[in-house]
Amino acid sequence: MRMSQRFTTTLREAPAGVELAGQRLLLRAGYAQNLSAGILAALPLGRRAAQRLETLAREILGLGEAQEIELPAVLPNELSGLGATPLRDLAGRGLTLGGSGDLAVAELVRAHVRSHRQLPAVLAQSAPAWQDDERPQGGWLHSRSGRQLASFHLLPGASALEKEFGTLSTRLLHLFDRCELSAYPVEAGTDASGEDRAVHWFAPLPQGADTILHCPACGYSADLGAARFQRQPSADDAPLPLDKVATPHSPTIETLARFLNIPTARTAKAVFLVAEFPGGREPELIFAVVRGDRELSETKLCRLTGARALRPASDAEIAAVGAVPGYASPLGLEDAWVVVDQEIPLSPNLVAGANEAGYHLRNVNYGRDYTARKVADIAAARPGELCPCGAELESVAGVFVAHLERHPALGGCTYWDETGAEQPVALLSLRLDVYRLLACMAEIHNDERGLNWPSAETAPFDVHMTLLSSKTGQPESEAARLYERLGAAGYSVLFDDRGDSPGVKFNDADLIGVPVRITVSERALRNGGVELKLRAGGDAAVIPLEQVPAALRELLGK
RNA sequence: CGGGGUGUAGCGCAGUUGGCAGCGCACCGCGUUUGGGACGCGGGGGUCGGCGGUUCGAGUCCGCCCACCCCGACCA
Repeated sequence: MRMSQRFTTTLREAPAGVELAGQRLLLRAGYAQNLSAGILAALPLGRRAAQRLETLAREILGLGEAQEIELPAVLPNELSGLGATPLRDLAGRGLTLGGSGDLAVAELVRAHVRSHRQLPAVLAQSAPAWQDDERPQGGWLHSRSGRQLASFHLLPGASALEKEFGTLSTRLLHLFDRCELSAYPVEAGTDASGEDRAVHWFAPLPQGADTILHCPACGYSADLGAARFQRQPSADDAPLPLDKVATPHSPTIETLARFLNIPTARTAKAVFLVAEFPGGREPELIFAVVRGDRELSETKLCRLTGARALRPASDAEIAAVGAVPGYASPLGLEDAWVVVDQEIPLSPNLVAGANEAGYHLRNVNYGRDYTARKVADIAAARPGELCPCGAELESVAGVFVAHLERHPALGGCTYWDETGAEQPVALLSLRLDVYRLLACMAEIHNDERGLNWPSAETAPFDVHMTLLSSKTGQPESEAARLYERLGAAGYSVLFDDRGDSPGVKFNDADLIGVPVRITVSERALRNGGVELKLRAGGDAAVIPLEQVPAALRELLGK
């Protein structure tokens, strides 16, 4: 591309209100443009960089033979894997933007996969993606708009799934290595069967707005909402008899604990949620109980129950199962789906609601006074909580850049094996947010002069060629010829053929950050060729014109 | 959802007691210049976020709304 024909120019000053250094540079150099909060357009440089990053990712992830598909940008709610969104079609049906695509792929698999001969198969797509966020910030680092490279690995059974999962995990590590980004997998939560099905890849970055919990002792890492942690008995008192007490105006844990003058850890917190399920299953009310000083992890509860989304229950829905909002407890509720945190059975003599306005019960004990349909880990860990290994969990800031999800038996999808038996199809799905990955790299790989991509394959061009204008016209014609030759040899070149002064051109080259630079000038030609220099630093070397392709081959490895 | 801040040319910003809409960069033309953001002369570009109000007169004062940025809290 010739800079004289470029659609955008560089900005001397970044748009106001952009704090992150890398993002400021992306905007100044003309990679991206902010259109609205968290909604960015990719300009030609940014689109190219993302395209090349995606090519690199496909290569390293082994997607060369993948069969391309394209899922529609909007999906009916029951295929998105997400909860309801405000988008509706003209007939009033709920539609969803975004989502993993896994359920939509299941539709394709159900219709087309019959035989073991069709497996394994890999489908892939790269498409604009939407991920809403209450408070997007940091440009592409946490944008709502983006582009997702997704691959769907269809496999004949659970062991093949585990093998593929291992392979893909290793390849992801390689990819992030090549991006010089130290991303690692973190646990994203366990599902109804107690298995970790999803893994998020996390790039630690001080500027990141996502948080994980990390154990410095054993290396355990997990999403904030998914982290497992040790529970300890809050007291080892013997169970005392139930005791109903009047607790007027105490509908929250806070007010209750203050009224009774007890720590919140001696209370049971009742949380009513309505679970929405995929596949047309009727929503159900879930009554979750955690210790009063804890918060419920919706991530854990979702995975435990198989719900795709949870919403707070209305007072009417709570009353329908015989509970009283603010004074609810699991005692005496016959039909409710009660789930209690594993800490509750370890905590004797809690204060819980009496299911009567203005009253609570003291000395409520799990097992003696009530039981739940399930006792499980449903409370959210906080920094400082103890890791299962015993050390303290630390919170780490960063960004989620990729997601892997395992489906050992994709809903309703089966094939006939060699013996004629029906077997479930397994799916491993990968999602990689391309622009977010680019933004992470921009935050890490920059200096006071601009962006500094770690390699040509992650930069928008292989080479940045700067022509310094002359009176003789010789550099001009040599540069044009070299531009043609390099292009014919398969190198992509950003050719600065503008008439601007050298300072402008060098500064723009530093800002854009292509790692390999060629300068064509009268001086260099006098010295026997063109100058070859790396953005990262070091001296310029003069290379004879005819040796430039060979020098590039050595530098770029292609 | 709460608190704070900002909306003026493509970008960054000034605009005094209410009295002709400005500066730097960028852009266009001509000329000079060319190894680290050159210079001269000339030029173009505005619904001052929107709507309403006060006033002879509003970028400026008042009201409502919108957008964006920052901080805080999501919640039982």
